[in-house]
Amino acid sequence: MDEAPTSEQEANDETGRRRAPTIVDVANAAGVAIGTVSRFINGQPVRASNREQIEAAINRLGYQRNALAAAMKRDVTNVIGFMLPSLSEFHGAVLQYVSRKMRAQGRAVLSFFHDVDSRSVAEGLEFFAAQRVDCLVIDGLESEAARIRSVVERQIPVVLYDNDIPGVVVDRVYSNNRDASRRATSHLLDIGHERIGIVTGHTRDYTARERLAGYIDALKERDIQIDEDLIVSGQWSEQGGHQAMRQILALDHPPTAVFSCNYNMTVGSLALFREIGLRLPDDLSLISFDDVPLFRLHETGITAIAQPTELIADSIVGLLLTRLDNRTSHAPYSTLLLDCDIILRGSTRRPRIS
Amino acid sequence: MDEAPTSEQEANDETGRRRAPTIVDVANAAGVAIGTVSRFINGQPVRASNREQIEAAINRLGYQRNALAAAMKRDVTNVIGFMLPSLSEFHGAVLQYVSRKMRAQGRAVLSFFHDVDSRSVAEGLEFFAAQRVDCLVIDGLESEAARIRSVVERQIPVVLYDNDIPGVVVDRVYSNNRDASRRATSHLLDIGHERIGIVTGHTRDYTARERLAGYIDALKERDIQIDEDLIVSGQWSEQGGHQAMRQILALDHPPTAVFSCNYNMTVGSLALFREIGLRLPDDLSLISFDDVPLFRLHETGITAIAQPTELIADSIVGLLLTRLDNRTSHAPYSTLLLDCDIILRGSTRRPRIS
DNA sequence: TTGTACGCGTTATCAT
DNA sequence: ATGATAACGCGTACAA
Repeated sequence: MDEAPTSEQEANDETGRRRAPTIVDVANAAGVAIGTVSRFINGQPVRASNREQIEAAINRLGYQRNALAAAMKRDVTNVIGFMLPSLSEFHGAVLQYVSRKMRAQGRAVLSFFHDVDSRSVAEGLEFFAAQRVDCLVIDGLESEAARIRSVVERQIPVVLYDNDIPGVVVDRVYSNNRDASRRATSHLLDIGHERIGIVTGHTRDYTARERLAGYIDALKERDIQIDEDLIVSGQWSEQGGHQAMRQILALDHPPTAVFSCNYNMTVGSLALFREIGLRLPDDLSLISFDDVPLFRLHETGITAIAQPTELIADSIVGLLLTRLDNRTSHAPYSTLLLDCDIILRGSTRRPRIS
Repeated sequence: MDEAPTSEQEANDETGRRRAPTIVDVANAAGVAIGTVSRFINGQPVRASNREQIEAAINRLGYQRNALAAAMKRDVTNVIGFMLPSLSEFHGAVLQYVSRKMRAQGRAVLSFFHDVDSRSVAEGLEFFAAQRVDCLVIDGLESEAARIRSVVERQIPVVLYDNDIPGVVVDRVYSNNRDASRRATSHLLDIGHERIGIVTGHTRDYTARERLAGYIDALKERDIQIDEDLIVSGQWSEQGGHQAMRQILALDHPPTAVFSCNYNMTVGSLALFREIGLRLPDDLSLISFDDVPLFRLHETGITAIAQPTELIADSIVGLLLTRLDNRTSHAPYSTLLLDCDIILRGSTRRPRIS
């Protein structure tokens, strides 16, 4: 069964590294034209006898398609760029879902972690441009609107998620941060709380402003005066949340309940509670944005707002595929607002002294 | 300052999509040769006057380098493939670190989530081959040794991490699972426990076997008989951990301490404890592999083994860069075993009845 | 240092 | 259905 090495043997370059076989090699080995091999590879009909020859040659040579060459020719890479700040529970879930769903479509996801600064976002966009990604998913900085706009001008479909970038004409997928926050705050009001604090994120971020707006909505619905002392920024971070919560608890007239606007800040608050011996929900009611296993397994359980990560991913993929399969269409852009679930657990209870 | 549209204007194809400017366009606009532009882009010296012309032309045309064409020419994509099962806290951290460090080197990471089955691993390797990734990072299945070997034969550097695949000649980076598990178990013995249970992972996985081996090492060091009843698999999963722990607690002569071999299974156990009202550490001591915020903030705190994720990423990157910068060298392959920290918290205490 | 021309592997076009 | 051939954008000898 030994095949005598002929002209079709693998060539070695000067470094001793084997040159990968190409469709030309396959065509020669199979005794057919290059075009026939190309068409076989791309699933177009080929005469049965030729197909056998080609399949045999591919196996014998160990041929593997070069996606780069195909992409260059077709002007389509089947790669989508995904820019995000870090792999939190939320972003990780969305990235993974999007990645899996795209794979099922024969597409791949190239991810880029930006450092939440202008330079690294620019670097990421430049990188994606060089890689000729077909489209982009971005959780970006508002300050980068101009850069995103120049991407859009190049006819590259873009979907924004999580954080908004005003002034760019693209598709958007968000959790309904404002409504979820309103409902969460209303829950606290429903069970009898009247002074409610909030630990917010960076006000530069859309999500932070929306969550704060929802909190204010709920208070206004009941004609409750907004007390600025009860609104403290924790800068999205664990340490910031720790400090913000400390500041809120140190008020002359502290609240009986607090809404913490993300997971990290809640972790900071919980650490503080341990330090000072504050007990949930006896001493304070707490509700947090983002649901994680920690909250379910916490001794009392933390009431939390769960973002619909899989639905977000589905929506992102759906919007992108529509644009990609229909490049010429200028269908109107849409902004999807997806509802969150509020998971009631033990950290929210009616206040002791009402 | 208006530039009259000349031959250098952007061409539109039939779909109305602009063709991206190339170095040829830049060369024409700048009045220099193609080669000069290419050399400028790649940071080689160019006459000052030419450089100005080229920079101006690049800005005017909005030229962006085509990494695909360059990759095809150079046979180097500067993309590394990263194959992993899912985005757990551990894998997410490693992926993010590797990604950032590679970016600093001008390289990118293309990730692929396999479904822990043979078909999807094969699909991933095929995909990476088509994308011509320069090298591969894999947390793989042992069953896929043959496939990995054929990648190695193509001279593509591979680094294995987390889970071993015996019989392939590549670099490896692991936490010292066995020693960490031995030390964790020894800690329980030190504080007076004599009957210690273990909830293990899938025995098909290297990490599961190593962690079990460390547990056995510790018992043997003290001449304690291994009791098979105390060894139960939780299949790595939350539900499996729940069941395994239930089974262990239902023994006629249950242990006073349990070592849970990963995060998910520990979560399952904690859920069970809540259901049945078992209290840590009064009723049972618990130690877990993988340290996460949950364990720090748990009411009693969970003693845990922390894998050195950043060091793992550093090691992976270091090994890959060595191979990539030195393709011809056949330096011996290394297996790095990195020590874990054991973080003592409230879930481990000496047994009540000793 | 600069300009020219060829090749990388693939797809698409056009005749056959 | 197939075969021949021209691109795609870039890097790099080679000659100037």
